[in-house]
Formats: sequence, C-alpha cells, structure tokens
Amino acid sequence: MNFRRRIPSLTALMTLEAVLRHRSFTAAAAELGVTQAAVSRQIATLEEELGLPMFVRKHRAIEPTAECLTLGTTLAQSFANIADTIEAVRSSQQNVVTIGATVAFSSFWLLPRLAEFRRENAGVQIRVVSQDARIDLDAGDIDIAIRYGRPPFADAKVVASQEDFVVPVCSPDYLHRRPSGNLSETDEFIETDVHDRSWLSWPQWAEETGRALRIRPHLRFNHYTEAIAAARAGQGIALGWRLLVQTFLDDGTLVALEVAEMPTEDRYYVLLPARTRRKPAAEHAANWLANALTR
Amino acid sequence: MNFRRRIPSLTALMTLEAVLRHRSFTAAAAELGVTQAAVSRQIATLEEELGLPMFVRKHRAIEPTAECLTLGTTLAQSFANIADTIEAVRSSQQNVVTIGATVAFSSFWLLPRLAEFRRENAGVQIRVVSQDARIDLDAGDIDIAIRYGRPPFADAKVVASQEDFVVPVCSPDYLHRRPSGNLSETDEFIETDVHDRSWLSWPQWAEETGRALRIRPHLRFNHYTEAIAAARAGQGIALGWRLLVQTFLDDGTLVALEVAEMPTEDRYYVLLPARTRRKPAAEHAANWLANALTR
DNA sequence: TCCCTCGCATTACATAAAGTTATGGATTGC
DNA sequence: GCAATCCATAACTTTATGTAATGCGAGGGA
Repeated sequence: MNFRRRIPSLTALMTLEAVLRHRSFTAAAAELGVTQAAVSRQIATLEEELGLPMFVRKHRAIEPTAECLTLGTTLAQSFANIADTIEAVRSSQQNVVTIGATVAFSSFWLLPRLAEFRRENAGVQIRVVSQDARIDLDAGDIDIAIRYGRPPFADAKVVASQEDFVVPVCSPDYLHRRPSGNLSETDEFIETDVHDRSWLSWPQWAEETGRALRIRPHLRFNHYTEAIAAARAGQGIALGWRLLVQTFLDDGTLVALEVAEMPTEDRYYVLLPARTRRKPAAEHAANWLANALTR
Repeated sequence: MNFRRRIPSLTALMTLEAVLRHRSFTAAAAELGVTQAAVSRQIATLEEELGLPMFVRKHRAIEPTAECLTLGTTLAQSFANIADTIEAVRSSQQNVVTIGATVAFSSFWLLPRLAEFRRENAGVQIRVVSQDARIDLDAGDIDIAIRYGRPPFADAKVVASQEDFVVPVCSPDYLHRRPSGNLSETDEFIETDVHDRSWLSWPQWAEETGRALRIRPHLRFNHYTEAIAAARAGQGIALGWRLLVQTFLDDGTLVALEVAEMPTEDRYYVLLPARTRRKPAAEHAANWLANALTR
C-alpha cells in the first residue's frame, strides 16, 4: 500500500483537478481561495515530481496534456467519492443526538420525557448513554451531558441548571406499617453506595438536618434505581431526590415522610461539549431539555 | 465542486487510512515514516474536524468506529485509484523518448536511422518533434534535443557533438548541363532563408572561402529540405551540409562540386535536459544517437 | 506600429501545517 | 509491584504552502 510513498502532494493533485476543470490557473486559484502564484507553484512542482508536463502554456491559455486528462479524470472521481463519503458520514450523524446521564436520571427523569420530545422533534433520533461514571464530553461521542455536581466543568458549556431537594420517601404500605411520628432508629433505611462527592448518604443527611439519629441501613444497593425500586416495594425508607422521584410521588407509589425538603448543594446541569464540534440538533435538544428541567 | 472546501486535510485522511489498515497508530506511523505522536495528532485533528470519533481508544488497541470503517473503505479505494493512475501515467511515458531536431536534420539524418534504432531497441518508442525554432528543453516535453549551434547551452547537458562541412552540391543532371570549371555568376544558386546566426548563406560562403563571386540566388526557400529537394531536381546549386546530404551523395542524386569542404564553426550537439527529470530510456537513446552521429 | 491587457512564471519572505522530542497516563501480564 | 506497551499532549522545530511584488510575452485594438 504505502500511499504516502506512491502519491505526490495531494494538495498539488487537488490543485491540478481544479485547474483542469477551469482550464485556467487564475480561475482555479479563485475557487481554491489562494493566489495564482500558489497555483502556478503547485503545478510546476507536480510536473517536476511526475517528470511530465501537465499543461502546455499558451498565451492567456493553457492546454492539458493527454496525461493530465487521464490523471484529472481519476482525481475528479476520487475526490468526489471522498467528499461524498465524508458528507454522508457527517450527515448520518447530524440528527442523532447522544445524551449522557446517570442511570437514575436516565431512568426516572429522561426516559419518561422522551416520548414528548419525540412528538415535538420528529426528525431527531435520541441515543441515551447511561452510566454512573462521569460522562466525558471531550471524547466527541456524547452530544449532551446531564451532570449532577458543581461547576466549573472544563469540558463543558452550561446550558441550564436546576437545583433539587432531598426528602425521605417510602411506599404508602410501609408508611401504614410503621409507627406514626418522626423517623427513628427502628425504621428500615435503604442506602445507595455511591462513592462520589456530590452524593448524599443517610448519615450525611442526618447530620445536615440536625437529627440525632444513628442510622444503620438494612438494605444497601449500588444503583439508586434499585434503592428506589426497593422503597416502592415497601422495603423501607430511601432518600428521595425530588426531581427524580416526582413521578412516583405523583402516582402515589411513594410518599414523602416529611414536609420539609432539604435543598441540595449540587445541581443538575445540562451541558454541551466545550471543545468538540456541536451539532445544531444537539443544541436544539439541549435547549428543550433545559426548558423541561427548569419548569 | 470545490473539493478544497468539502474535504478536510488530505494528510490526515491518508493517515486515517493507514491507521485503519494497521489497526495501530504506531504501526501506521512506521509505514508513513513519521512518529506515533504525529499520527496521534493527525487523527485527533481529523476527529475534531469531522465532529466524530474515528477510533475508540482501548488499552494497547484501538477499535474503529462504524464511520471510520465507512470512510476508510472509500479512502483506500480512492487512494489506490489515484496511485494506480499516477503510476500508469508515469510508466506509459517511461519508454517514449521524444527527440527534438530541426526539420532538415530530422528528415535527412534522423529518420533514415530510426529503423536501425528500432531494431536495436525494440522496447522504446520514438517520437520526433521537428521544428526550426529552438527546442526548449526546460519545458519537460522533449527528452533529447539535437541542436546545431555553439555552446554554452544553459538548458542542456551535452552528450556528444559533431562538426560538419559545407560544400556546394547539385544534381548530376545539372552538373552535366553547366559549363565545366569553377563556379561562376552564371550558375543558378539555391538559397535557404534562415534568420539564425549559425546559418551559412551563399554570400557568407563566398566570403569565407575567398571567392570573388557576386552570388544572386535565383531560387529561395524557407526550409532547407526544400532547397535540397530543388537541387536534387536539377534546379541549381545548393550549399550542402555534408552530414545532412551524405545519403544523397551516396545514392548519386547529388554530387559535390568541389573537393574541398569548408568546415563549419557550429556543430551538432546531442543534448539532454539539464533541469528536468531524465528518463533512463532517453539517456540510452541519447547515447545511441551520439554514437551514430560521431561515427 | 505601438501600447495595453491578461495570464502564467518566479523570487524572497511569511506563516500555517506537519513533524519531533520528551514526557505522562493507563492497563495488562509476569 | 514492576515493566512493557501504546496512545496523548505540550513545547519546539521543520517543511510545505501561500503571498506580494514583479517580470515576461503574446495578442488585440487604436
């Protein structure tokens, strides 16, 4: 193979193709956005490299040699194929918007709203990448990230942010079974093990709300979705991030155990990549998400 | 069209094709003759330009994305077409040797010897460009020039040179019809109008040979081939460049009117281009011509 | 016949693109 | 735990490409 060794300067070849099509150095220069001198230089260099004239210079005119016609035909076809493929690859991705979020956010907030998004944006495909590890916006494969945390985010441009509140939640059944009144150490607590600074565990909640409770969770999960599923199944009390569990509070599968909700220090952010090319469709979707998140 | 606007860096695309084929930045770098860092840079730049990842980076391995596979297929095909065409254009010309000479030299000396050349060099095609205007070796379309004149030749490398002699010649029929003895003003002279310093006209010949003859040509031609044809047709006396008219002297269609031949100051030179690429076949042919000319 | 125009050629210089060296990070196997 | 391997990155260097200025020559028009 080794095309690098077999092919002269591709810049010169692209110049040749343009000159041949225009039958003019000056006109080709205009299309290429360079000076006539640059074109003259590239053609001369190519002729020297090939050891063959490409054009017969006449007064105010050039005539391509037979070799130039042969080569130019191949070049035109090849460059067209390359350009077409590049455009196809680009456009095939233009209307696919990849959204990255945590598993919990994806499950509880994003997926229930995708139907509405799709109704309002018929031409856009959504791809969801859910992972609890941090979404890397610099890699270029994620168009929008929804991140829970605190700025600054070096890899991101912030479109919108939304605070949240934390409140203990449980199922109506569990509420009925437990003694009425404040939370106590006899309650059954469900904990999510997340090793992230922005996460709130039961002991931290107790401390930050000034409770003299020694909470020992009897169920522990590594995904928040599982913790909430357990709570809805009546197996105890979980900490509820209001934005995430709102649908369950609305449909009655969960109830809040207290009226006062503790505001979180961290917020949800709708983020676009700071450093990679952004698709128009992604910017549009980000705006839609921002509106939905903040209303 | 405007491929320059539609296509990103062709260097990067060529790098992509190599990386994809090798499935390795490091191996591609070796083939391309650059460092791994250069390859890493080119791929990163291309990914940013396209707004799409081309490779998923794994440990000690990379995996091409679907887009990379699509694009790489087109690139491999296109670069192969370009490379093949370039090689075809180059090789189709490697064994075509273009010889430039004056019309007279071409007609009288070169053409009669081409059959012999072809017999000894079956694989070489000869193309003859005959013109009385000076042959431009810098243009790159002439492989060998045979020039009559004096050095230095800035555009040429001298392979061989051969002096010549000038002698008045006429047909046997004209010789029979004229009075015997020296040339006189009653003879009919055939002149060639060539406005070139190296050319010898009848008055110059008379002066340089010390003849007290006032020669008024009764026939004038602008091509020497015509002057010689007229002489052979019995229409008078022309100046004969021995090398050119030797075949006619040999076959008896022309006779020399004097025994003494005047040496010319100018010589025939077999010349190769000084500044453009020389084909091996052209150098070989030049050596053959040099031998033929000087023997 | 002379002058002007037009379009390619060339040169010295500038800069953008490409490449290098040195170093870092991360994973895997021994 | 350490070494090897392979991609990433940054500061610096080199090369390829482009520019501005100028020249040349042929052809057309006055």
